[in-house]
Amino acid sequence: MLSKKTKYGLKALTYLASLESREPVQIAEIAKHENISQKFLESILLTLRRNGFLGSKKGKGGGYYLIKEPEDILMTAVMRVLEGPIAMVPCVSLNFYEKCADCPDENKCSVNKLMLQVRDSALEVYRNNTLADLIAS
Amino acid sequence: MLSKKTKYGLKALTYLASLESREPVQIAEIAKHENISQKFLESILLTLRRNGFLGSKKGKGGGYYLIKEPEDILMTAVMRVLEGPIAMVPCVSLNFYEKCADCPDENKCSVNKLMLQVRDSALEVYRNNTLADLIAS
DNA sequence: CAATACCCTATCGTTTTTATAGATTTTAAT
DNA sequence: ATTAAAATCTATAAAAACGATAGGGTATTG
Repeated sequence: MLSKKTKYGLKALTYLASLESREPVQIAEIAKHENISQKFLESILLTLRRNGFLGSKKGKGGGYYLIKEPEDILMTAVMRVLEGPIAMVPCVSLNFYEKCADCPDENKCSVNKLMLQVRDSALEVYRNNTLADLIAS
Repeated sequence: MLSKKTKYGLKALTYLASLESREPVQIAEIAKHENISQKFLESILLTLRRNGFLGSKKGKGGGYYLIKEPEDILMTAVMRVLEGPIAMVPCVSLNFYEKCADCPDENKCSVNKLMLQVRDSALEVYRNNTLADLIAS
């Protein structure tokens, strides 16, 4: 299951990207427009800022804004930051690899063999989608 | 993340398929060979039996055995029974569809658009793999 | 009778989600 | 320059859902 954190983060990014201006947008406005709990969204936007997707401006007239062009924001990066590893099992993860404790030989493991294919197919999707692609109706 | 239920279920099925005979195999033997907690495996084998993948024989000399040929066991079916929906979001699920409460229009939803592609790519992998494919070294 | 599968329930731990409270920074207005 | 409002940031933790495990009883077969 996709976590709500990821779902809300994607929606927030999409909303910001859909606006013509790159002026700061208040959290309250994003939360209201996308039907998200404001406080929860607050922490999500923070991690997106910390990971270089968003900039923020404090004080009156402040808010969050995209720091890169939607065309340059790859879903692989967004998903890894919000959802974590793309692989369903650590033993097939590129960025978060871990050996299975129970498995004596990965090359002979049926789970490994299947999940490797699933990872590759998911990666191809994420690599072929930028934030801009998700907006185009 | 792949649940351990699914992981163990797949390993158990693989082990049974790898044996030449289709005689009943005791839970204890499967658990030991695959490093799985016997009690946990018990409940997993039960759901595999209830869903038509395994047969069981009670009493002395009893155990579980494959009810179909490995070539006829599709990963789509196995994954749906063990892991649940293949889609990461209910609004793109074929077998477990549910409308999002917060989303006014699915066709304009960026999450929907992305997860639809992910679902299709995963489905293609599962449709192209039978239990027999996972055994072939 | 003994071995084994089946079934029901309770518990523990982790993750996810939401909620609360307050501190800090920045801006705009006076 | 000062003040007050607006907004971000930080920290904590309660609530809920889920995963994994364990215990013990019942039924069936050889």
